[in-house]
Amino acid sequence: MATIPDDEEMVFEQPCPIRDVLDRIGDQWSLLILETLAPGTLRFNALMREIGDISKQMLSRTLKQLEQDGFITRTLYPEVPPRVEYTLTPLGRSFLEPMQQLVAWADTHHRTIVAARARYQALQEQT
Amino acid sequence: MATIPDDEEMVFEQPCPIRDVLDRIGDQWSLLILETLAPGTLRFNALMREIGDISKQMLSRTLKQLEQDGFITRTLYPEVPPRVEYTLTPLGRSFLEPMQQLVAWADTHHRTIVAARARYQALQEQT
DNA sequence: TTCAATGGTCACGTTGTCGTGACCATGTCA
DNA sequence: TGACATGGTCACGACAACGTGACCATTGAA
Repeated sequence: MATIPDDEEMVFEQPCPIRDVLDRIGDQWSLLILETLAPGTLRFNALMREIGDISKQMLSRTLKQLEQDGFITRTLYPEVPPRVEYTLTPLGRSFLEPMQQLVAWADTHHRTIVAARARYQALQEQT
Repeated sequence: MATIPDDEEMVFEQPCPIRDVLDRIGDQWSLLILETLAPGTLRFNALMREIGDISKQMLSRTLKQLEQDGFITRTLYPEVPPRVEYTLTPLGRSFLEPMQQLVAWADTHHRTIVAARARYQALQEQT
């Protein structure tokens, strides 16, 4: 405990839990990674292969964030070459439940949205 | 089996409905606007007052996107000064149902996430 | 000796998101 | 005449997200 932090800055907390959550899983890869891990534990390169078009950089960054927020655990086995396993925590697993509802909604209504966009665009071009 | 669709081309269209949906409502304001409209129709400036810290620019942009995707309707009354009303469509209303589940999850587990972040940060600083 | 495999990190540049402030048209009120 | 209210648009800049490619340490195999 070397220094005392400036607690005055802490006054500004998180005004909205859902915003905090959306900021994390609203990005490009988080949800995809969580769903890829749903069937079971995977190693780093296995995740890369499963997802296919993600770069090392983004996978590494996103996994770190998910671990930080407690959605997954990272286990390093100090073998050679190293083995690292990523697993959903109970928190991550519980998150996927409401999320699946949203995924189902998206599957059901996606056509409607695409149609709405087409109709809107057609109207704009009528100028 | 009259026509076989071009499955190869379909791959590049919408790879994932949920991604398409998250790209829209994962932004800063969309969800907040939808929830603000949930109790009923509001005018542009009324929305600004309700939300409080949104700029004209962002409100205008986000409303346009939501209208484009069919979540809300925009009705212009050519009076003076002009009156514009924004209302949730059935699609927008149906979207809020699974979304409320996610909001509830966020409310319930937000503390856990914040705690996980604090624990992670504490471990990092132990270096 | 050099290569491959694992699981990353770092520097860099590009793109996208977001906010600020200026500006616009119109008719009414003072 | 000028200000005000409504519902915007536009140009600009700051900042974050994202992707690319280079690099790193280790050890066993060729």
